[in-house]
Amino acid sequence: MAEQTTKRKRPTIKDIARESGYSKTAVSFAFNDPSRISKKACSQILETAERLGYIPDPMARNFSLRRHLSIGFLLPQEIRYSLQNPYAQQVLLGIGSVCEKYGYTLTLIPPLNESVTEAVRNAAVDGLITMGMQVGMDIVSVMKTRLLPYVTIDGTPNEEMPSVNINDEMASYELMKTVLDFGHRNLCIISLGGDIFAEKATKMSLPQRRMEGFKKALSEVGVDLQDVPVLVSEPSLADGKLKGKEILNFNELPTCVVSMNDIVAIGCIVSWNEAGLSVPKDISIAGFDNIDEASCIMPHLTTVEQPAQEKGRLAAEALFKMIHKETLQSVHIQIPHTLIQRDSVKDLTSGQP
Amino acid sequence: MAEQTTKRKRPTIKDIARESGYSKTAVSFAFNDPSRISKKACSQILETAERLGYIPDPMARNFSLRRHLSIGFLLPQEIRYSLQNPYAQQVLLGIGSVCEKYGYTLTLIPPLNESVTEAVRNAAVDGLITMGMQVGMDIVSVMKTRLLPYVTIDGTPNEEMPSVNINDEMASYELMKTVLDFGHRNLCIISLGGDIFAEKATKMSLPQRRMEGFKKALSEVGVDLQDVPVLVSEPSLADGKLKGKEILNFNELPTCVVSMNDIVAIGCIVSWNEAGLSVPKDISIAGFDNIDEASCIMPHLTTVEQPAQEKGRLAAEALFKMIHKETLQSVHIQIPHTLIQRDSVKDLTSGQP
DNA sequence: CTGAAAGCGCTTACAG
DNA sequence: CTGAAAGCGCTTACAG
Repeated sequence: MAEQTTKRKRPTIKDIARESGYSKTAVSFAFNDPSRISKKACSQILETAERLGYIPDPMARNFSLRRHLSIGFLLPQEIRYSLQNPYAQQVLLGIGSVCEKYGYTLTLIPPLNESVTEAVRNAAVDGLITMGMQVGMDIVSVMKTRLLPYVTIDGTPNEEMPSVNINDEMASYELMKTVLDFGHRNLCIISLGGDIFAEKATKMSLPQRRMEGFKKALSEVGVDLQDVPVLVSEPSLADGKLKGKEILNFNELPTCVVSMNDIVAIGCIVSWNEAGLSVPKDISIAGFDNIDEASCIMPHLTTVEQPAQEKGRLAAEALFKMIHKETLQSVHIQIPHTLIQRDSVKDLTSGQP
Repeated sequence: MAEQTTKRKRPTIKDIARESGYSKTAVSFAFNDPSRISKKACSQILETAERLGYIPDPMARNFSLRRHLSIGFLLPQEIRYSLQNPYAQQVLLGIGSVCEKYGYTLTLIPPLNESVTEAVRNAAVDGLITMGMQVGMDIVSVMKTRLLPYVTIDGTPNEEMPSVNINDEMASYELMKTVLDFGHRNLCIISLGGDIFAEKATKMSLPQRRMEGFKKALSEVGVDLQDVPVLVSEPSLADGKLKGKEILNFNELPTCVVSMNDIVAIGCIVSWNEAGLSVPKDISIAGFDNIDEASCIMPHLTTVEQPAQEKGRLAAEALFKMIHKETLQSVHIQIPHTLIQRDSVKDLTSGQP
C-alpha cells in the first residue's frame, strides 16, 4: 500500500513478483496462461496485482510478442477532408467493423508533418490500408522494406499492389452513356483531386480510369473528350460549392455536369440553388458513389452506387489474411457497381425532367 | 546484399552497426541526433541502412521512449453504430484534426470481445477520449491505475472526470419550450440509449440531464413529464425508422415528437413519409445536434446546434495538455449551443406550419 | 509446478 | 567524436 501512495509510477511485473514472493515467470503466466501454475500461486499473484494496481504494460507485451494488434488506415489527405467525405467514412466503417471482429484497433494515420513517408515509417501497426495507391510511390517501398502487409482501395492494381476496386472504367462509361442518352452534349466533367498521392499518379490512376470510361461513351456519340471542360475538385462539400460557382461563370453553361464524386455534385447543387438556378430544370448533374446524402438532397442524385463499406470490409479481411500469413499471393478484388438513375439529370429528348 | 535475399527478416540496429563498422549508439544517433557523430560516420551509417533496407522499428523505439504517439478514442458502441452517427463522426473529425496537428495517430478502440474494460487495459495509447463516461464505471478505474490521461465528451463532469459538454439541460429546456410555445401538448420523447455505458449510467447521465430540461419546460405549462411517453433509441437511422413506426401505432398520435438525436429524428421522418404522412402537416418533430443532414432533409429540422467538431477538438487539446503535463488540474469545459428553428415543427397557434 | 536467464530492438547516461 | 553497457517491461524456451 505504501508503494502506491509514495511513487507515482506504475508497478511492473518485477514488483508483483517481489511482493507476491513468486517469480516474474509465474506472474506472467498468471495473466497469460494460468494453467501453467498452481491455483494458489495464481490467486496470490492476482491478488497482489490487484492490491498494487498492476496492469500489464500493453506496449511491453506487444513489443515482446512482436505485434501491435492494430491495423492502420492511411488517410488520403488532411484529416478534415478525409473524414468529411461520406464515401471515405463508409470505407472507414467497413474497415472498422472487421477490426472489431478480430479484436484489433484501427489506427488513423494522418500525413505526419506533411510527410506521408514519415508517417508510414513510424506507424505502429501490423498492416496498412491505403487509398489510391500505385506502385512507384515512395510509401510503397517503405511498406515493403518494413515488410508491412498492405492493401489499397481505389488504387491501381498490380502484381505488387493488392487492391479492392469496382470496374471504374465501366461504371463511368455507363454513367456518361446515361447522360448522353438523355440528349446532353454540352458537358462539364469534375474530376477527383486533392489527395496526397495525386502528384505521383500515373495514367492508370482512378481518375484516369474513369476518364477513359467517359471518353469511350463520348466517342460513341462523336464527342471528343478534349472538347469537354474538366475541373478538378477535392472531395469536399466546400470545394464542390466552389466548382459549382466556377461553372456558373462559364461563357456557355453546360446542360449537364458529370462529377466523379457525389459530395462535390451536392456542393454544386447547393451553390446553384443559392444562385437561383433549379436542378435539373436549368442545369443537370450526375455524381458518383451513391452516398446517403445523394438520396436525401433535392433533386435526388443520379449516380453510380459503389459499396463503400464493402470495399473497406474486403480490404481489411484481405489484410488480416496477409497478417496471419494465410495468403501469400497478392489479392485483387473487384466488386460490382450499380447505376442509379434518379432525378438530377433532365431528359432533353422528351422535354420532361 | 546477400542478407537481404536470404533472410526474410528485417535488419536491426545491430546489423547496421556490424555492417557499417560503427556502434549501435552511433547508428541510433545517425537517425535521431546526427549532430552527435561525425558527418562521415553519419553518411556511412545511413548509406548502410539504405542498402540493407533498414528502418528503425517504431515499436522498439516507442517502447524505449515510453510513449505511443497515439491517442485513443473509445467508441461508445459497436463500430458500425458509432461511425454511422454523423454527430460522432464530427466529434471524431475534431479529435483527428488535433492529432494531426501534434503528429499523433488516432486509435479507434472498439469494445474488445464485447468487453470495454479489456479494450482499455490493452489500448496502446498515451491518452483516451471517451463519450458518456461517469465516475464509478469500471473503465475509469482502469484508466486511473494505468495512469492514463483521459477526457470525456458528453459524460458527467466531476472532480475526477475531465469533460467537455454543452449545457444540455438548458438546451433541452429551450428546445422543449419552442415546441410548447407552438402549442404542442400531445408529445412523445425519444431518449438516447444503446451505448455500452448505458447500463451503468446514473441520474446525472446526459440523457437524464436533457430529460431534466424537458421536465422543466413541461412543468411551466403544467404538463407532467410522467404523462409523456418516452422511447429509447440507438443513435442510428435504422433504429430511428423503427421508433417512427412504433409511434404510428400509438393509440393517439402525438402532435410532436422530440428526439434527443437528429439522426433518429430523420429516421422518423423517413418512416413517416413512407407511411404517407407529411411532416410537419400531419406530425411535427424536433431533433438535437444539428448534423448536416438536418438542413438537407425535407422539411429542414428544428434542432439544437452543438458544435460537435469543436467538442472533439477541445477534448483532444485538453488531453494533449495532460499528456504533456501542462495541466495537472481537471478540466471542465462547457461550450455554447444554439437553438435552430426550422420547418419541422408546426405552429399550432397560427395554423401555418 | 517453478524460476533464472536470454531476448525483443531500441535509447541514453556514462566513460573514454 | 565514439562505444560498451544498462535499461525499458514483458515472454518463453529451458532446466530443475
